[in-house]
Amino acid sequence: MSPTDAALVDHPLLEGLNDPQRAAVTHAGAPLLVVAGAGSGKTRVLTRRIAWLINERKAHPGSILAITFTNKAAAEMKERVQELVGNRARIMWVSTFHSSCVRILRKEIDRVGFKSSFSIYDAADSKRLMTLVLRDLELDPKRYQPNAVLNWVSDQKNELRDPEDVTKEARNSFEEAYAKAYTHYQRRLRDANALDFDDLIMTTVHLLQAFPDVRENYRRRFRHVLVDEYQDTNHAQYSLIQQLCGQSFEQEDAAGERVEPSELMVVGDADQSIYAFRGADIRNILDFEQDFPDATTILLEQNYRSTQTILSAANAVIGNNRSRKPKRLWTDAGEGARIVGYVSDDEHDEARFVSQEIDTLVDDAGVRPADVAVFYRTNAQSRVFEEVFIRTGQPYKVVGGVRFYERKEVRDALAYLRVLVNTADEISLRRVLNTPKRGIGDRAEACIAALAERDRTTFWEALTRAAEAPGLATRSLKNIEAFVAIIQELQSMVEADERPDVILESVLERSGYLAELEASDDPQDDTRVENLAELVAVAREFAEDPQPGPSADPAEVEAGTVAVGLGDFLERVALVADADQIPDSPDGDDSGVVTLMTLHTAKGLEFPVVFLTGLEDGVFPHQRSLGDQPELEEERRLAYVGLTRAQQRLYVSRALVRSAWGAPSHNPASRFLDELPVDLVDWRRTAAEQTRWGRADHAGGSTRLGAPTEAGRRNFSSAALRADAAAKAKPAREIPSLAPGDRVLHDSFGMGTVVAVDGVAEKSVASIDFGSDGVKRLLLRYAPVEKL
DNA sequence: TACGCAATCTTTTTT
DNA sequence: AGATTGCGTA
Repeated sequence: MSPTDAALVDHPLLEGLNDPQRAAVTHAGAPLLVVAGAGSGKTRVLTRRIAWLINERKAHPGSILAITFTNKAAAEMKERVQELVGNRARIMWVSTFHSSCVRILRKEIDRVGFKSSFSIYDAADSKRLMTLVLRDLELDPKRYQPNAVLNWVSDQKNELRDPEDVTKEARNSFEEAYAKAYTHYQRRLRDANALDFDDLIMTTVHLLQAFPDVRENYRRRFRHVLVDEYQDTNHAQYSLIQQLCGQSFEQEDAAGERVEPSELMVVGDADQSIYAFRGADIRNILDFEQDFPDATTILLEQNYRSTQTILSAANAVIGNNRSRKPKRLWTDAGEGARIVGYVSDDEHDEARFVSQEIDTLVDDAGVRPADVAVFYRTNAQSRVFEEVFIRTGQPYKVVGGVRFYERKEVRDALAYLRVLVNTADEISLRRVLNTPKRGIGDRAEACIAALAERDRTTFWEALTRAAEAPGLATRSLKNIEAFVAIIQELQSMVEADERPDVILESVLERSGYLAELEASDDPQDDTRVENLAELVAVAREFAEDPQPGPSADPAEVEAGTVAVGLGDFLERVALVADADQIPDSPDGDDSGVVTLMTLHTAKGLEFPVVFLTGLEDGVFPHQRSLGDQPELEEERRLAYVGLTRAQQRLYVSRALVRSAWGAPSHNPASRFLDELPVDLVDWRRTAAEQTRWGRADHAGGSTRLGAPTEAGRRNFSSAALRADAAAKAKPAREIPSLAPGDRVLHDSFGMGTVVAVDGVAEKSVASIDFGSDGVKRLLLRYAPVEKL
């Protein structure tokens, strides 16, 4: 089927597509890789292709599996396909990897010894569990920190290595300890009838591998598999796709019959791979043609999003990555405005600039606040922007960060609900046992844990038989019995299939949680009450408007009997992503809201106006990447993602001084700024024009670089500026090699002692204690320090 | 058992 | 700087 075929040119599903896009939509047969540059219309290609499969190739909608990165993207794709082919598209599976796996697991997981009501543990639950495990194993908490072990465990799971594999391969006592922790962690997850995020994928793959009949069932069902953001898949996800499609596997079904491989299309852009840190393997996309020998590749290089100026900037930056296939985006949209650059005194000044610029754009350029996004490298950087926006009354929305579902009170409430569905969930159970305070202390908890251990039962079982626990105080026993009674009473509501919102309200009421908050005079607790009210509202909306969830059973959707039980609600809540909360309908109520988010969250989005902030070496690229080429390249891809989000206007900014960990640090310009072609950037303010400040008012006291007052903005001479000048005057200035304990002399801070040194060569950063001036983090390349 | 203070760590990025 | 955790005391 040639894309230039005259009969096809007029086909409505191909209308407005360029040649490669058409080829991708109509391609049939061999596995297809679509290399889709930023803004090249890949979502359009995906939706049109699905519609094409259904309308033209008569594929049954139920035979289509499309994997996206977020639930929001999934919902949008589904909606768009529905617009094209009508309601029967409803029964397609369009969801994230995690949601798809949950959907499969809820049906099949009993085969591997879990109950279908399993809990899904998020990062915080996992951390708590791992802390318990490490304590049980009596591992030195200094050397074995829960997060470090968990990261390692996550890596193993992403590589599909189970505890046995890892134990066998352990080469030293360190790895043995990790393997042991992994083993125990998995055992306790199983005891709790719980899976963590990575388990969702790994367990599904193992299940498909171990049970051919299950595998064949899904393989026969999904005749078309489409994967978006393929560059961000990890090994486990890669295996899942292979299991589901039967591609590149010489496998036979249970009856010895060959099942035709499903049609596979993956869409991705290696330049936008930004998740290597969580196991994404860029080789999945680079080696696609080798993995699938008869694969076809289609390149989409025409960009429909940005101005040529923005694209040229992005191309220039990404061009500095060495391990990369050449690709150049182009557009016929015209040059557009120049990029605006700004060097600020500090992060407050930077935020003020952004805020003022938004005002100007809104007043003079017909821009709506909703057209504007502010990006930063780390979540913590959102704070200053929030402060300024609150002060100026600019409505904003922070996407991600301290998420709603991570608030303590919300987690407490959800923990109650999880216990009701799955009493084996020990982490949740112990969380709520004495929340609110009901006189069940550590002592009592330990007695119950011992009883559970002794009788090899669950913690919950032990609680119900607390009378048998040795050494338990009568008072504690009474309190425990009261707690058990409340839980059982609430459980009967679940059994009676009460609505999630009704159950939640009862939980808050009967547990005394709400009463405790309302009695408190801590003003923070008022917001907590509001957040809980919000959670009840979410539950109510869920119960009343049964939109099929990401893992709802399509058959039920079709029958109009979408499940809205408590378990379904919990699942929906467990799998929401940051990006799912991005304000949609910018034409509606949200039109006045500026969006703030990390660069990672920004992937896949676009905005007419983008502010890329914190462009400083050590911030972006992040400190931890500075000494490492592959990591630095990932940071550069992140920069590329950020730049290519902008449609019309792009701003880049940095701060000369930024406070981190309470101490101010001077950061040099991000190398990514140097990589922007000079003629594309209109510098509104440069380092040379900076306000000068110095040590004049610092005598004796501790230094606070807050927002300088107008008066205070004069007659200072910046240590940073002088350092910069010094670096320029003598670029080959020797970098002092320092070690913790060394005494140094700093031009303005005086004598200090080196506390720590990070990074190598010209990237090395020293933390130096200057006594009353505090501990400073200084980039040795610039800092005027002398070793004594 | 509960509360208050000090020590400690935090900051990559996320499903 | 801010939050969380651990310790000691009431």
